[in-house]
Amino acid sequence: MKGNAVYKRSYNGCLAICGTLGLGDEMPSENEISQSLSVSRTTIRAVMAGLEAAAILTRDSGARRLARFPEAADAFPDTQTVSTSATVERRFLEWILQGHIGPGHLLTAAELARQFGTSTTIIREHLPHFQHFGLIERRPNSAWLFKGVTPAFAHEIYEVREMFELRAARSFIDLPDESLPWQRMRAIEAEHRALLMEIDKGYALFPDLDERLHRTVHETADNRFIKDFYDIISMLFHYNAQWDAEDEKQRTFTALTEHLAYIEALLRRDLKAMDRACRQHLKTARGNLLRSIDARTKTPRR
Amino acid sequence: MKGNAVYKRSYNGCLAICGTLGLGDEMPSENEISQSLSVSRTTIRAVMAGLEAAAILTRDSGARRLARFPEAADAFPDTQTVSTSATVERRFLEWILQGHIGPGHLLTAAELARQFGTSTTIIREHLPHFQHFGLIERRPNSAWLFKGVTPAFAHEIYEVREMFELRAARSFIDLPDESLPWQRMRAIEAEHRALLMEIDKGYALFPDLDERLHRTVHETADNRFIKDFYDIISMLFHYNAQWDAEDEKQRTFTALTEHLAYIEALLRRDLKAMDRACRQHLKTARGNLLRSIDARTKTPRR
DNA sequence: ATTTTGTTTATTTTATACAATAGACAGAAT
DNA sequence: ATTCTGTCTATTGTATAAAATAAACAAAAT
Repeated sequence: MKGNAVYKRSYNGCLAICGTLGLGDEMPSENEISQSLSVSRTTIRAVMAGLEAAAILTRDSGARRLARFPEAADAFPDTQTVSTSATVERRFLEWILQGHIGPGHLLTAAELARQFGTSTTIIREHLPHFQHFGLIERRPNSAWLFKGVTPAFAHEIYEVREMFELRAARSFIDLPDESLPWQRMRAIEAEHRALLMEIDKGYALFPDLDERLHRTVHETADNRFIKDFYDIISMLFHYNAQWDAEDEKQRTFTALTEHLAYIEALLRRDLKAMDRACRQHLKTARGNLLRSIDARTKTPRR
Repeated sequence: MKGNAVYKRSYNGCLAICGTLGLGDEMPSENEISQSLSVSRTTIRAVMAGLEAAAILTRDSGARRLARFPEAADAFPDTQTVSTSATVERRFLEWILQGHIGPGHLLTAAELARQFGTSTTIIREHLPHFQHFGLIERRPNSAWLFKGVTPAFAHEIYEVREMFELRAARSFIDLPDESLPWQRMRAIEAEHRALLMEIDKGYALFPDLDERLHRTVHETADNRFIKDFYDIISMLFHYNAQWDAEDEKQRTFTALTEHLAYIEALLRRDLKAMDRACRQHLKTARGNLLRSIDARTKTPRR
């Protein structure tokens, strides 16, 4: 009825803790472990029982001691440590972004449930989320309309993104030099320069850096709707990046350069230059998205 | 397991059709009725059976004829014609806007289900929606955090609203005089003037007019995210208006005047004046929201 | 040939069931 | 006095069930 992904994730987490111990050493208290793994003590107790059953821990008048070092085979595979819900969300978004269906297609919860091997409950929980993404439209008592990842979608999402990012960047400029976002931004600038030096090796690290830069800017707006919208952008780009590997190095180089112009303008508090650099960067990014949408339309189903 | 609000709504709709007939007249075809009520033929057939059972229609070799005129008592009460889901959504939002709980309060799906007399399924379907509204925050495997209808909420929602409305207004100005939104806007202007003439009688009509004005502007942006956001605004204001009756006439008068300045600037394509009028109006509106939030904080639970 | 009705099948909406997880409380241990 | 563990209770996540509704198909009728 309910999966046990939390248990398995915690089990793997406890295995890691075991790895830091010597044979015969005592495990930390249940409270300590549950806090460090952000999980209830109930779950930890269940994990402890599992570890005892696997002869990794032994009971010794209340205390639990390491009986043997865990091996790689003791851990649960990563695929089992995420909830059904999260798995379906990922697979559904990937499926859509890979262009398996076109605009106008009707999605039925029952069919999706069969396709992804879950219950309709899970599907019905996620469809409104994708509606929030602007990807589908609800028809009460009927199927959902897929609106498609079209050029119009790209233009609309970027129109809002530009408004929000410019607004946020303006509030960033108003912050004092010692504020946390400014400190972060200076670190991010350094990382950009470092990455540019080693572009051949490091460009795989760029997506994470990109995310941190834009999120740092967006968060200074201190507006839940702006943050929430960036979550959409972020999710979309995360999955989009995975199947759009073409020219990745070149695109990364361009993005790094544009980012640096943007960051420098921000840190100089040069509003004009910031505005220009930001628009330029978003224009490039939108162009990339449009290009990958176009490519997908021509060769769907990968 | 499933309510039959659609049946009851359709039943009432068919009663209305019966009212247009004379005794002994034949009912329209099932197809015709189902299309005019936007409902499946299956439902219509069930309704027909109900009407026959109520001796309003008689069967006469295939054809259905009016046997007696329906009375008011034949109809289902309106409360039964909306789905459980829609009812809960309304009641939940009203409950929140009336200030029954404060910021920081934890909401559990199980408790809400008991409170509103439904299953947790329905509640779990709506909570993400209110998250989208920026009112609550999810804690996986745990309760939801109510963030409160606070001054911060008002500021954040209005910051975005202003960005979106100004953007949309700019695209409105770019449209040709004969476009549909311009035609609508001229009609809306006339309605404003009419309402100003009879402010004492007609101010109850203002909320609807307000909705149409702003939606006309927003729709010209042709951006699903902007439209979607206006849905939030709209919903919020609809319920907020219901318990904020203080000074309603005075506020309506101010709003009508501000609207007219805004509309005139739009129709003159005067960007500067439009910008000014729009900001002024939204500032007033935000002030009203802040005032009512403040009032609620002082005297919660109505 | 299209429209209408009867019949059958699939899907949506809603409630409920049950394992996993969280959280609370009391006694035991430091 | 705090922290730890054992135990118990409540809630969440997910699947399933059943009625309402939609949709598809076939025979009958215009």
